[in-house]
Amino acid sequence: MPQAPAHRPLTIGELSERSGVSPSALHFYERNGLIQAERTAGNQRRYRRDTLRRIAFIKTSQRVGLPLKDIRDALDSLPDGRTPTKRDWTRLSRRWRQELDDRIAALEHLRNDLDGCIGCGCLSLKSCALQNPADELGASGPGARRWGLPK
Amino acid sequence: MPQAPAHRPLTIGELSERSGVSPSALHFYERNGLIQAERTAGNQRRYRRDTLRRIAFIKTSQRVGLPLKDIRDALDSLPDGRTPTKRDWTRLSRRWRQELDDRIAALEHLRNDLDGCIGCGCLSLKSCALQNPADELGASGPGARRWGLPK
DNA sequence: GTTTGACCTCAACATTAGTTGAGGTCTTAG
DNA sequence: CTAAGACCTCAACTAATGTTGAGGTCAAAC
Repeated sequence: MPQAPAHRPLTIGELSERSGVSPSALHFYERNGLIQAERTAGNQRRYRRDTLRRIAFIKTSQRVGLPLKDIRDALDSLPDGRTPTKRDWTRLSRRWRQELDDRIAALEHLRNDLDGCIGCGCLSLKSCALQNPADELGASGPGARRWGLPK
Repeated sequence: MPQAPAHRPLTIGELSERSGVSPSALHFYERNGLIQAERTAGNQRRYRRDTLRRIAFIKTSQRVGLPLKDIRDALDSLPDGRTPTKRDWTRLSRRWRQELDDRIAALEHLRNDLDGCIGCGCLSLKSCALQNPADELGASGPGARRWGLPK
């Protein structure tokens, strides 16, 4: 395998190796509008190098806990030049940062409740704080839960 | 609907209303060995009242972020008397507490990285801390991710 | 110029956590 | 006793995030 001459577009195999994202996942991202590729005459994908940054953004956002749908929306919200620039990244990361703060706060709250409950053994649906967060009835539609956390 | 006379076993509708878990989810939990029910002569479910505690335990564990599989294992690990007692709850909740701590720590770490990156706009797969947690290659099998977090 | 490894598409499957609906039965208030 | 409402089972579907495989094509090294 020859080293890519720095400015040649990347094949899917190269992109996969450099990003740590499997080819099938790259296909998947493309189907879902998260990344794009040019095609060779023979219909093979060729990725611009900034796709690596785009994927970096996607992966980081996933680590923050966001679903691909939200990540795509964020990417789509970019002025029009696609792949996040420094400026975009700053703006978006502040949003992610807020998400993170919220998640951490929720977990800490849960931890406090848990501490209050350890040893008491109550676990009463009526009175236990752990049991009564804010979710009156567990009605929130089908599908896998986002984080297993209360909104 | 008559008030349940305090010691009569619960119908699925009653259990659902009191626990905030839908009947279909209760069926689902039963299929997956998380709860059980007696049956009437006419094959309808009747739940012992301590099933409420059991469900409380399940819901709380889910809020901590555990998959049902783990929750079932925990319940199965109970001496033999099923539904968690005060003692069991203390023991298990310490475990959950550890999970929570780990999760919070992971998120805080991510937040630090994020803070370090805001404004830098690097997002380089090679050098950015955010991009290189510990997951060499993203090989961790199929299915929905647990928390979207690095282990 | 051929062959081998990388790539293509499309469909089906995996996993978690349930929901929805069809078709039929119980229970209980009146 | 009967009708309404609660309950039963079973199969199929949802949603997110991909993976796997079959069947066929490209590209590049020799």
